[in-house]
Amino acid sequence: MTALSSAKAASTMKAYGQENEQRRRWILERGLPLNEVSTVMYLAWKSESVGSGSLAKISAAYKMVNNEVSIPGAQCVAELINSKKRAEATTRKQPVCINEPVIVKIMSTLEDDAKSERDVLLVHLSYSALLRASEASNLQWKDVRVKNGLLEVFVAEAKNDQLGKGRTTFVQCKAGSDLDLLLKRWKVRCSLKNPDFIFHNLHNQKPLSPSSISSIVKAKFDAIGVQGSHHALRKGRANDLQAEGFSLDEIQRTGRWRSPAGMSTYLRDNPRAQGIRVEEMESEEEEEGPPSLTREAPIYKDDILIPHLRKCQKRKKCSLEGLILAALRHILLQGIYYPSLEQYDIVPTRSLLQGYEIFGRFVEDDRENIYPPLFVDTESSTTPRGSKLALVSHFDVHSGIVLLWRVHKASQEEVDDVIWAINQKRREERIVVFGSEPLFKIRATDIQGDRPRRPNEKMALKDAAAAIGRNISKNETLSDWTADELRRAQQHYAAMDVVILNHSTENGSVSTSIDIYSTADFRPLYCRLQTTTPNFLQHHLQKRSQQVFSIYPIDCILPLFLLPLPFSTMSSNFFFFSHPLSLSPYQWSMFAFSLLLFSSSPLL
DNA sequence: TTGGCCGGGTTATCGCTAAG
DNA sequence: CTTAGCGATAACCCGGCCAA
Repeated sequence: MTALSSAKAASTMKAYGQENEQRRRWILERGLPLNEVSTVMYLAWKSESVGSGSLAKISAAYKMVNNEVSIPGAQCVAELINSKKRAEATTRKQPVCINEPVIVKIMSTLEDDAKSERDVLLVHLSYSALLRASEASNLQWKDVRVKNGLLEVFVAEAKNDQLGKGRTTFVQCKAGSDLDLLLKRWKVRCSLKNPDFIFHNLHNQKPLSPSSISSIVKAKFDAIGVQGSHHALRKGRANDLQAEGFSLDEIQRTGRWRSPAGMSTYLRDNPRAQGIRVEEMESEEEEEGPPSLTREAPIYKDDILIPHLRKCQKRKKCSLEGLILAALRHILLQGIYYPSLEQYDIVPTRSLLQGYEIFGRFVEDDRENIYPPLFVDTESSTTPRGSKLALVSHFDVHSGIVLLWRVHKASQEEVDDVIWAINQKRREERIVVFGSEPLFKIRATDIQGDRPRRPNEKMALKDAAAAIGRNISKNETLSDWTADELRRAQQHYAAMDVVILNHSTENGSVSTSIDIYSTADFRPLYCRLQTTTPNFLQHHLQKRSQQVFSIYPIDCILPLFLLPLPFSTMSSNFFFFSHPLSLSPYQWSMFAFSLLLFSSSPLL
């Protein structure tokens, strides 16, 4: 019995169990004996309300638990089922197909939110790879990969693959195609949580159940007024493939059917499949022709940005893609974390009082040259009105405190007071800064050296640090120092800026290992840009980049989906320009802006 | 000998409701 | 928004039958 039951799939056991339970209840309710005769009576009664398929299932369920079935009994049941089957021939309805035009329509409903992107991808991928609902449910990120414009979808187990040997379906997926875009976008959206399953619950990372898959797809169809189920996608794709001229064998392999018979129930008669050219028909055909299969990809009219980029490209002698990559590399905030900073107390404060209090505790240096100097650095924010002091970082070696004194909210008088206090703090040029700090000009020692062999250029802090074997990141330089809370990456950045000064003067020890922060650390900071891309660009292109730069901080906001994208996959993403679906107008403007900034920026 | 079809058994989806 | 359960049924496979 157990050996018998384990020979069947769990779903079968469940289904048969339910059938047997119902049969048992029906028989017992009528005071009949639980035997074959009663079962035939039950089947006869049932046959008035249900179809042949259900009868067959009841019969199979009975046979599973009753080894011996009499020959007349079996014949009786067969008669019942067959007569029912014949009767069904006239009423059977044609299965519904969802063809490519519907997919295109659903693509056009794509919106810039997670649910929409997931659901549209679900529809598209189910169609393209002929997925069953359960297969889509089980599909994991590791099962799909794009290679040479071909998407490989590995279906690990399936209804007709109970042993889980796995089959792979290949789908055309050119860079920039709808499917490619959908996949990439969804992948990026997922990358924060990094779930295993492609189609997962929006709240937790659990895979969607097959039932959810169907209801989601059903809802998508309803939204555009189309009747159909998830499985209709499989039918539709099979028929579309046939219409495109694929052979039966090819379609069978694509749809992972084991037998031609399994597949053939899907296929309808189709002129193309019978050797008649679609083109020849089209002149005469009016409504009923097979769906037209060629479709022009929408092209974004980038009349401003692309020519500009091409110019830079020539000037900088790199590929367009390289340019974009470099721009992204420059733009993307990459959180860093210095383990060696753990030994210090990093104290950010927005309160002037607290700032004075901590600052006051720094040891007054009355014995010259015993204590190391006070290391100071500043960060400012750029506003439309110009630059404003936002943060003064101090490093007091003696106490090991890094004070991040945030003054972005303070008035000009209050800021002046703070600067005055700092300037009063240590006598005899014991403030050390890197680069010119006009605010502390009277007192500070600037340790910024010249670049080797270039006497007119100053050395960058990064290079200075590199010279003493330290690797520091300057990625946060242009981030928003007026944010309510400084991100951890910002804190570490600001702290490192002053701590490294100590090491470059005294050769202390700094661990050089750098961990990448979780990208979840990032969040949008500013939202000051216009959403109308063309105007925005046209307007600012006439000015030169420096002005643009001073008006809009570089880290205003980065498109959510660009942030966590690893650079390795970035290279295939430059088609963002040529596809309006790929970015919302706002995101597009942000991305274009970043590029623009980079391409004409003297910074790099 | 082959290929299509049928019967029968197994395993999935559909459509709906109700409840997390 | 998602899932579970339920009754019904579609979809899938395989082996055997039968005609060519």
